[in-house]
Amino acid sequence: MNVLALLQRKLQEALSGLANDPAAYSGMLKPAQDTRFGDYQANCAMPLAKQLDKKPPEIARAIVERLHLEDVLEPPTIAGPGFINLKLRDEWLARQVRAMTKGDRLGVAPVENPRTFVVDFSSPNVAKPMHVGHLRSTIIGDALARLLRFLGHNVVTDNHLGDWGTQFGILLYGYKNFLDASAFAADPVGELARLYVHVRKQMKKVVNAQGEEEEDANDPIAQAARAETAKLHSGDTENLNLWQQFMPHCYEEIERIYRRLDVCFDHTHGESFYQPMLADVVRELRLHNIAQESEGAVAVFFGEKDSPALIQKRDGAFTYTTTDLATIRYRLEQWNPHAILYVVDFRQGLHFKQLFDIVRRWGYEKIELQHISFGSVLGEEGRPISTREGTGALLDSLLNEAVAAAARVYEQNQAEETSQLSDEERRRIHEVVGIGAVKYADLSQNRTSDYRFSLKKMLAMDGNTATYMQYAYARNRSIFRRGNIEVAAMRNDPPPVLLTVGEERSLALQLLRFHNALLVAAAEYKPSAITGYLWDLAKTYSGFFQNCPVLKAETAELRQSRLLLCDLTARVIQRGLDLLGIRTVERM
RNA sequence: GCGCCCGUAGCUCAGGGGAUAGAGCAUCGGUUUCCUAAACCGGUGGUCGCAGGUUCAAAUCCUGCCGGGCGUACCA
Repeated sequence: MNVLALLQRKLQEALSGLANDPAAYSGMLKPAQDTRFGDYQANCAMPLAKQLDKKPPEIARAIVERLHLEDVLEPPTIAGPGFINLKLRDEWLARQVRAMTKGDRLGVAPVENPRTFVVDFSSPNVAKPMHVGHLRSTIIGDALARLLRFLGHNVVTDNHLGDWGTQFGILLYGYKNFLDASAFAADPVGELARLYVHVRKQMKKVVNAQGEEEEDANDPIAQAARAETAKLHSGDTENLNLWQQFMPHCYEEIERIYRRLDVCFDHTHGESFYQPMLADVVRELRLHNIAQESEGAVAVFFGEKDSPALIQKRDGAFTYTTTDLATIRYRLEQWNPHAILYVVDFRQGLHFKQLFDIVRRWGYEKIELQHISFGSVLGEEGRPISTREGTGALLDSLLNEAVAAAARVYEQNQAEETSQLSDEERRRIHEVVGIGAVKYADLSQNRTSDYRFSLKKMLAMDGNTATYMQYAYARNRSIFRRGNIEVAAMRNDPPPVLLTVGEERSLALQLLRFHNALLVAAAEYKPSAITGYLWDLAKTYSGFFQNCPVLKAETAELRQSRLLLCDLTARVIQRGLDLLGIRTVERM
């Protein structure tokens, strides 16, 4: 049940005789900002009164008279300059919450018109170890895919690995010139990482016009690395063999991380997969005069003042624009999606703007292309973390630290509930709590803001964190253990819900908002809408837990009712966290 | 130069036309015969970068300025 949508629909009906464009005003119905005003508020009377040259309270009264929701709402009140304050009837609220227990969708109906989404996320350069910079794309993309799927859409996840670009030229150059063969035999992934960083460091830096350091394109090593890339792309046997030798180790490394993060993909078509299609793309774009030769390269031009996008370099190598174009065509042919979502750092905004522009000119007009951009990862001091240096801030060690921090908190906790657990169970709890903390720290932040990487903040386990939700969940489950409650029976035959005190009512109201929170998160592609909702829910539940005895409730009916509210809360928390890719534990 | 983004409490950030601007952390104080204190309750803390404008109503929209980040032809 989506309460907000119901109220807005009814408001729109009520407005149909009053306003010319009711839809423009029905959106002005929102959850109340202050609970003293009620549960929801409609702010449309003021602008409408202005338009009709009437007094706002008069219009508000007219709206209220036409709003036929007597079974849903208490009589609405009009306050201040013309706010219409709405409060749900307790009986109605109780019935709706009870209805949520049926099935496993928690009142969230699948969308009426399912769409097909391709979600392109994570996409690391596999030539180097995964870095905290890869975290955002990976977990935001995974969360969006989970959410869209739950809402009933068709979702294809595709990890567009960087397995064919310049970074492999660097590896090839490093392998040929600086290889430590015994190190490679012992730890191929580690040696490849070392080579990558080593070669990068050899390259000269120049100071540009803005006085900043940047890489010198004329540096001999940079040129040599580019030449290795070009040879690989043109089918050089030696380079191709080396590449094939490197790849399994690269896969192994990223797979290990994905297993730990509980992230998986339907497809892993890296850049190399599209390599055979690239020459065709360039040929076609030239044929249609979308691309032209320019300064020895092949480029697509935009406005006078805008810089072009290269689809083939002077040395013959293709660029990631070319690969992305081939990828779009492949995805269209393969899955015929309504939309492709690219979960990528905002710094690639221009690339996607150009890419989408080229796709339109190429003739693909219907497909929705979205750059789901997110702020870049900054270091503790606020400067962007360089992914090129390759040192420090490795994803793997971050996860280890998070799990260790969770273990420390756990060991300090003297709770009777957890004192008897086996080592294996404890390790599992540390892992779930630690990884959850890292994921949540990222997901709870507004996607579009820059992300200041703070180990302390990421490992925080109080406040608005996954741990807080997991803890609320674990305490909740403990009630059912201690009471020997059969949840299945209760879910099949839910008892009536009684709202006798404010804490019960607030909890019921918050539970009913789950559906809308998911829709907002999906509409804006913002997982933070889910974390915000869960934080409110868990806080509301904590108030309930504190003040409302469940097993020792005054009457059997009240006990049943509260058990139902508890069970529903646990299920919503668990499902909400699940949509974020975060797990729960039964005790902690 | 041009383009995109950001400036809100000591710190990290929500809110992006609506009532007295919110939260977490930090700080100060209180709560455990009671289903997990990884919890709860309360206090302190704000010229919403600055200046104009639009509006019944601006932190929110528009313009300009100041400060910061990022991008801008052969990295991805």
